[in-house]
Amino acid sequence: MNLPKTSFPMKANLVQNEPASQKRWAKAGLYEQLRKARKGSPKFVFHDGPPYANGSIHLGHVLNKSLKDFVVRSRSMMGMDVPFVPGWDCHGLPIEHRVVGDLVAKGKADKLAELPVEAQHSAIRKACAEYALKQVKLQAGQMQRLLTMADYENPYLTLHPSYEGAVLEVLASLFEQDLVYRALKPVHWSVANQTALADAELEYMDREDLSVYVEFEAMDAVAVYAAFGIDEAARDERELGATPSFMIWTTTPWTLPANIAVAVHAESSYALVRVDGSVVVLAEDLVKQVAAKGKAEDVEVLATAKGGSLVGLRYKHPFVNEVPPCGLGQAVDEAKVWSLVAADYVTMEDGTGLVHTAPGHGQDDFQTGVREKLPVYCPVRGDGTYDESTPDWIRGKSIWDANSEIERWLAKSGHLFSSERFMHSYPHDWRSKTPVIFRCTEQWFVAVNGPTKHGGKGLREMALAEAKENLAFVPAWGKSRLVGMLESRPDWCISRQRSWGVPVPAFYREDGSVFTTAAVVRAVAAVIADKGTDAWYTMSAADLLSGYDAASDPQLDGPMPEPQTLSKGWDILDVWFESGASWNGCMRARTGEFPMEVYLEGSDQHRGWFQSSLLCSLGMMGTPAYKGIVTHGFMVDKDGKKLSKSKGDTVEDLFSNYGADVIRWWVSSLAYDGDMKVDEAFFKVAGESYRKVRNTVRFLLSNLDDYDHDAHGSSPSDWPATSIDAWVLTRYEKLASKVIGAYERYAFREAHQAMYDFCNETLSSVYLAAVKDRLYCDSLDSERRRRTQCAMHLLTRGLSSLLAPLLPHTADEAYRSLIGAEQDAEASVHLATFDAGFGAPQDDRWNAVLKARDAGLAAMELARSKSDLDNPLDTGVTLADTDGILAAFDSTDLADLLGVSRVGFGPTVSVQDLRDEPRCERSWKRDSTVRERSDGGLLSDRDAAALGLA
RNA sequence: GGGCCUAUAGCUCAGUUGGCUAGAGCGCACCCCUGAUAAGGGUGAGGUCACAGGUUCGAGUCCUGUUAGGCCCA
Repeated sequence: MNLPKTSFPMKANLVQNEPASQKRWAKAGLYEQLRKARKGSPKFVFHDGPPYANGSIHLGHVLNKSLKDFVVRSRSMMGMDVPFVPGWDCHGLPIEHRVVGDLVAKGKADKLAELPVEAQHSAIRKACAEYALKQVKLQAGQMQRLLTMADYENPYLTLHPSYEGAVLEVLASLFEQDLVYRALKPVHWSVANQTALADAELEYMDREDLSVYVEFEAMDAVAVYAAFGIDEAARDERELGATPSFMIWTTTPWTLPANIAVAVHAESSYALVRVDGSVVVLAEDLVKQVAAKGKAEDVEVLATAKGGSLVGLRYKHPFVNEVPPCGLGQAVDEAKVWSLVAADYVTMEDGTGLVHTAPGHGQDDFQTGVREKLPVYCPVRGDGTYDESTPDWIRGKSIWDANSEIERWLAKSGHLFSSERFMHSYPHDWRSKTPVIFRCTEQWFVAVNGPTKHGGKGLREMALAEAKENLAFVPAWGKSRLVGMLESRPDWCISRQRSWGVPVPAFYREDGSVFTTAAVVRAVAAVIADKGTDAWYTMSAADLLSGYDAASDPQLDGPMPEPQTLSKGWDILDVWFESGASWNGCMRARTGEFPMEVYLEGSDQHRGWFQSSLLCSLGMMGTPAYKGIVTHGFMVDKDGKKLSKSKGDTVEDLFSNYGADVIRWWVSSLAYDGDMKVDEAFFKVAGESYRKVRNTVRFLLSNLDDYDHDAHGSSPSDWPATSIDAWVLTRYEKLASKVIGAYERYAFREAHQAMYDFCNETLSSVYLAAVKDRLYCDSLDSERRRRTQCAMHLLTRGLSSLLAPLLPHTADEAYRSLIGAEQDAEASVHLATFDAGFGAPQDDRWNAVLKARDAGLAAMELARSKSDLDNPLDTGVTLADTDGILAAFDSTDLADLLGVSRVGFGPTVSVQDLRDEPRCERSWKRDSTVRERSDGGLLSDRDAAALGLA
């Protein structure tokens, strides 16, 4: 008897064994070896989107990095050269926020504030860099534990000087095309720290504030009455002599000096109301509520009208007479100042339905201002005091003191309808715990409509054309998503007022004007590419500009300022601009590759990296950085709800409970377009399914213990097409083409499914069950047995290569066991390519055989239910072979396929009880040749021969 | 509120351009094997395809709306 034997264990023990594989690959330099081996092969240029270097990796990273690794490994095994450089996004607010938080906690913040500004930036930056590098190390370790293959020795980091220089190259190119401009934008502003704040730096706390109902007197009474359908005759009749007012409500009276317009909702109904003698306009639904606030006694609704018909009506500002100065670089329509405009965000929840609009002091207000060409007026200075343009009674005063001052003024002048103190949740600066304000500041923007050097087209136009016509999207809906976002996106605000990032290389003259051109940016970029962005904070303007030649700068407007008179700006670039230049900072810089084949990221990146990369590359190169994008959805919990951060296992737990291969096996089973549910139970299921595949491979290996492919192998092309071994290899060929095709389409789930089904059905249930008898009972060297072993050897080799992209450890373990290379550190399936097939002849009549097998099994099931005939080896089956096809096949193969002792052919299917016949003690088959042999055993001829008995 | 997407057996998913008695695996139930054995094999029960309309000879598949959920905006 030749029973199975193998050192490939049933229990995978991935938690111990995977790190060993990892070490072995590292020691053998697998990544470098693969580069060498694939040198000169067609390249597949795949580019890693840099994850943010903060904290332990989570399931989203596991998904993303696994999918990327499937791509890298599968393309590589198709024979392509797939260099893959992992990257990290190292700059930005979350790190700075975290680091500064630590400084505050350690009581170092006050000390820091005493330093000169350069030194403050440098101190924070130093701490940020240390922190970021630590995070990169942590995440890289976890990603490697996930068994992803990449150039971890040489990752790209956005804080590398060469990378930073490359980012500025892109910026310079945009400057060159006059696509970069400065304009106002409202931001959260901390008066205490005199700095802009990001959302993450806000803390909402309760605060008592003053809210006021204010009447803005209409400029043209007749027009207002007309808008409500009241003509002059009707006015006389109803004794409406008063000039109507527009009633607004605000919780920030200090922004009233900056009032530019009043917004109404075009579709809502507004009422003209007589309130204690005066006539006011407010939302119909809010009349009662507002009247109650003012303790009005006599309230009468005179008429109603849609908000849309009020648009354009003008009013007098209660205390500002001259049209305020307009915002930087923005066109102004003076006719619209102090008039009613329409806006969607106006609600009938509270207030009056007429919204005080100060474009310099609110996000919505700003949008409205830009749309309506209103002045973006911000009379508040960085220290929270009013500037010179305001009325003298508040000029120079703090906005917080101004609230009551303004209330008094309004009351005195008869504009105040009502006022009250109230509590509300209000954003505060997380560091100083003081309330923040909205304030317009100057920011850098990239114009998405301005003409580029690429045929004069705008970035948006170019991006849309590429997305619509040239880019490949997997899944297809990525196109409409990207297109939708490109169509509606505003100009790109690329500046931030922070320390941790790449500075915008802008200098300022003594009069405050900006001195920056493409050549200036390039000169600074050269310094930074060499010394890093720290140089911006440590070097003088003159030194930074040492490589700048004013004489050859076509963009220089006027004389070159003396470098000593220039000061540096402290704006840094949006991190999305940095990562959006990774095609330049990583790929072009290293390998000259451009454009990339594909980017693969979560669907949130349609707004993020996909878009920033597209705009940056189109701007500089005129070509998209990638030919296509693959998108995946997000993890949700088992009920389909958003995954909470605190819930569930950490990735470290998953590694130590299941191992990377099981996790990857699970990832490969996911329909990754759309949301993916995660639950502890799913990893258990994946583990079960993994074990099934593993056991199949183990069984293959365990029957190859005495097989030496060089000595015993044969060429499948010589095998009879009717042999079961030829059949199984043709099935493998179908599998391979399906799996490789799926890999090409990034359809990993299909590949997973196909391989799982192949192991289960084709191998475990049909083929391997059938060939057991010959493997165990034929003589060791019988031609039939060796041929089956050859098929099994090829199947193991082929299957381990097909599995390798998904299960790098297990596939390599199997492959190395197969070729007997357990001691050879360099042998690896990952250096191999996929086996598409082995040239076995195909015979279409196998379909009939498999149908006959099903019919036979069904007949046996039926027979079993009607008798005690339980063991298939106690039965013989007569198969219906009406067209004589089955007779062409080996009857032993047919019997083994059914697991019975004998088959015959007849007009219909039937089952015979063979328990009267003698049973071979060795093979347990009922056979007419069984008789007592020389050693006293009951054996069939075949088994006797195998034992050398007569 | 807007854009894009998802909704098929208890669970994970297939279902090309509308034509099926709606499929597969897991799980479950029953049975076999005991020479892949903390394995292997066979059989079976599970669905008004989220809901409501509409187009059509015919709709899981197309259209409209609703509900629930996700990503990104506002």
